[in-house]
Amino acid sequence: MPELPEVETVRRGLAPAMVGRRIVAVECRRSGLRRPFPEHFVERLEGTTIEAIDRRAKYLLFRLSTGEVLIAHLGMSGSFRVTREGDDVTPGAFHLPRDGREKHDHVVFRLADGGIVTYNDPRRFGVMDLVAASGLETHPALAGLGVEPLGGAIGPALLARLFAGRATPLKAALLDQRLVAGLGNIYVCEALWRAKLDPRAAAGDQIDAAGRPKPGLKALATAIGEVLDEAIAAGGSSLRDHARVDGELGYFQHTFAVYDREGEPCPRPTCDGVVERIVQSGRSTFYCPNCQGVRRRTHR
DNA sequence: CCGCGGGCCTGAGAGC
DNA sequence: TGCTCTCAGGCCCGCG
Repeated sequence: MPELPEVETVRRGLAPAMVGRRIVAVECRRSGLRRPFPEHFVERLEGTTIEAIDRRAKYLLFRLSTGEVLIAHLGMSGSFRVTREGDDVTPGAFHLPRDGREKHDHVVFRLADGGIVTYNDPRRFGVMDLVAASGLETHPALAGLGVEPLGGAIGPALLARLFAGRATPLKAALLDQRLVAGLGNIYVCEALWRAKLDPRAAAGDQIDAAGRPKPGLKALATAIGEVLDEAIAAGGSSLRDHARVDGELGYFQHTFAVYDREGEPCPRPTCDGVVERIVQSGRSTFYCPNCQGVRRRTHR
């Protein structure tokens, strides 16, 4: 489900319910998700207080009073929901199965104030791990991550440095978490459309002979920042699942220009193109072949 | 080092 | 109705 805006939305939803609260009980209904839970997972969590919830790329970082950090990744289909002791959670709420059985609820955290935080993940591509805070930076999941794209951190010069010498297509370069950390399939497609860049163009070709970023990189840097900011403001995108811990839907999906809009007209007023879908490194790319690059010499 | 394809899982939707 | 097929917001691993 989640890219950076959805994870950030989850973080902002969890924080008021969890920060400052003690975990009194953890219920683990299976031995792991994509990988096994760490040794003594439940024991290491019970009795601790959550001091802060941070985010790095698509990872949530729960800082615990024990000095450990709970690292959580939502994979493709993971979600958290926050309820309270005694809540009537009716079927249909939180996208629960019709029979009301929380079929894929894998981990339940019970807090001292009666709050209940439940992790649900049908496909189980998610991850949870515990690590000492001092070892966070070197944790295999986090060690190789690239730059955080929020807060204006991404500029044309930085993109030029990251893309220099790379023959890989722009689409793949932006999906590479070692370069820019947090973008996924949706926001890469949307950012490339906003920047009018061809997803198939080589990343390294956006740099001129003198090593300076071409104009497209300035547009791309701006587009990345804006699309992420707007998506966070909208509570993320809700497609098959929801992004919010209270069961409310994000609504950024209504704003997609190209993602999952194959065959629809390009929303750019000055463009009469039609959105196409192609496959790049095994994943769908949506783009407008009319206004995104596809260098067409007008001199014919 | 780099890029690609496959694998990990379940469920939704399309087509027959 | 039901079957089969494809596809899905991510990441890791092994291969060439």
